[in-house]
Amino acid sequence: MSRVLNNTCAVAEDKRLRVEKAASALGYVPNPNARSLLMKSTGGMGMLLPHVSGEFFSEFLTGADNVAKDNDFFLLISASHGKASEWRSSVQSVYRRVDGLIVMAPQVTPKRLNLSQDIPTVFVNTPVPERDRSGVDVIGFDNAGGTRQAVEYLLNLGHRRFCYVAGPEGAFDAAERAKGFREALDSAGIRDGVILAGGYNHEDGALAARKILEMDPRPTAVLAANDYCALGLLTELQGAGVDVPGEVSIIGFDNVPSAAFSAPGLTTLGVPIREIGEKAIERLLHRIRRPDDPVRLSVELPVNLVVRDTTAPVLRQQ
Amino acid sequence: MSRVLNNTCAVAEDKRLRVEKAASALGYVPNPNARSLLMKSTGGMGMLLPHVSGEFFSEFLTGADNVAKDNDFFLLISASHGKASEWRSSVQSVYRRVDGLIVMAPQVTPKRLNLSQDIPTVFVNTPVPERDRSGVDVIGFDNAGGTRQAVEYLLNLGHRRFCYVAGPEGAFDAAERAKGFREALDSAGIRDGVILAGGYNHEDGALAARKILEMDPRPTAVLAANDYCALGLLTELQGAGVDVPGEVSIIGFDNVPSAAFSAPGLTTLGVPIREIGEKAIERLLHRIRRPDDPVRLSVELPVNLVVRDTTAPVLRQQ
DNA sequence: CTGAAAGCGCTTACAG
DNA sequence: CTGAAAGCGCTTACAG
Repeated sequence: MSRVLNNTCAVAEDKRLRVEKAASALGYVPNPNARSLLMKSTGGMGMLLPHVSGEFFSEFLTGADNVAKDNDFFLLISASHGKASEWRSSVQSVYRRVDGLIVMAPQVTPKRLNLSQDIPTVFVNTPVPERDRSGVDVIGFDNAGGTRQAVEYLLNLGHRRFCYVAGPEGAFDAAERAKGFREALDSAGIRDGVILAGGYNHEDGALAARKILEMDPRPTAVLAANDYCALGLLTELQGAGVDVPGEVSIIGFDNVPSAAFSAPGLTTLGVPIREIGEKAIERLLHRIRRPDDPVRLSVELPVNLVVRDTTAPVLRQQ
Repeated sequence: MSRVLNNTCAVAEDKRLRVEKAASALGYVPNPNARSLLMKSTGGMGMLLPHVSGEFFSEFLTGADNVAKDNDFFLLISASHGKASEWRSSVQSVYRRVDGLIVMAPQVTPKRLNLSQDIPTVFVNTPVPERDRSGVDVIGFDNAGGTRQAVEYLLNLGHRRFCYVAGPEGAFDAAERAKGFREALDSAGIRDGVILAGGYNHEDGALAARKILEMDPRPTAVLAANDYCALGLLTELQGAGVDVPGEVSIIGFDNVPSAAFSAPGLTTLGVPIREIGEKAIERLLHRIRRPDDPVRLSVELPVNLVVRDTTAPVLRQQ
């Protein structure tokens, strides 16, 4: 019976038919647990994410799910919420249930990253320390370079008074983006760039906007740690009667779908989120299928400025 | 060894310690497949969704993941993309891997809904035919009533020329929302309400906006099938120089997080998405833990109008 | 309190 | 081409 259902070796035609008929009549589906126990493979991949809210993750998941489904893999998703304690239990809970792991953990400190080496793992947007890279694939994108690019663009538009609304504390990607901001200003010889506490949600941007409204002189260019933050900022500023981009230019980060549909459209740094989801799964698939391929991936994807309508030249500089 | 790790019966203290020490030294984690094979339970729940993109799903997943994690259940997620063919394979692929199923399938035709009755299932926002309801929990929300409410609100503001931008073809929730629109206009004796083809994404709203711009006379009130559609509509209309809400009022559906941060803020129908995710998992948990409880849930959650700034009274009626 | 055995549902050599 | 057996890693009665 196993032989006909799995098409694993020659079976007499009449028996094959009888088995097939019986199977479909009973609605027989092989128990995947029994199968994995024997075959040492589960047909699943685990995704360990800091959380699952917002368009960044839904895009990432969409890309991942598409490729996984095409290859008949299921996705086991676990949000660690960034806490190191939950992190460990998340890893453990998926351990033998999947054939490989996608890990996105921007908030986990490198030394805590003690995964068992015996399961293929691809890290996405995670700070993987050099000594842990040997057995592992790493996909990142150029966080610092992105912000640097945005600052340079604004400098060319004549901006000189900059403000940066930072991402959440402890997230490595947020830190890199802030670093890019500082570096770019430094090279331009600008010493009074302001960095404000922020976060990755609309509310964080709105809060920062209040502070910006009180600043005197006000910055003419504001960069935000991500798009949601930029969008919250934009709305709050507009609500206070500020003209964007007339008085203030704004640039976000990620190029989330909503960014194209704000009014005005948000200028932002484009990260190919969905493609990253696809690539991560494709890579993991390869690792699972060819466990002895010694090659490891370590890429940093470029980030590209997407110019829309929240940015404009500074005409008169006070 | 099994006895000490599972704390299943009394064991001599010295042996217990020796086992525990060895287990942690080796980093031993029991194989969940072997365990489920025997125990007939997996510690997982499956989520069958039409897709995973956008804030509606990310909110739903966030609610679900929170409760699942708190109860040490893992989530197996599968997006069927609405196609009936993929639907069947999705159901089958999770079949024995999880202890219960959350199913959201607004696009699946009722007759196709042939789930095996032997796994606890809670349906969310899915048209479950009466005869299939016996073994199953159903959580819905008042799609038609929501739109009706919105139309009545606009009528009170003096609007008489209405337009509805519909959701995707074949989705029952979209159909219900459109029905609410028609019903409300009928009761008000308004016969010239326009229904435009649309969808659940920004782009669909933007496309519909083009058509609205060509209409003469133009509607003063536009309802959209969901928030993304409304937001796309809003932006496109604004881009064409239309004053919202000065010339046109807009109402969305869902009250997705972004809706509060458009400019102007989107008036919409509030669906407690995250709470629905939590409730669905809680209910499934109950079903899994008490398999012989004969009670079945069948609720329709209310939808509440959230008034923000895309709606205003009609001052002069042509 | 604790060995040894049976069995969960499958697949895969092993003999015919 | 096809039975019958072994074994994947666990848990749980069953005897002591």
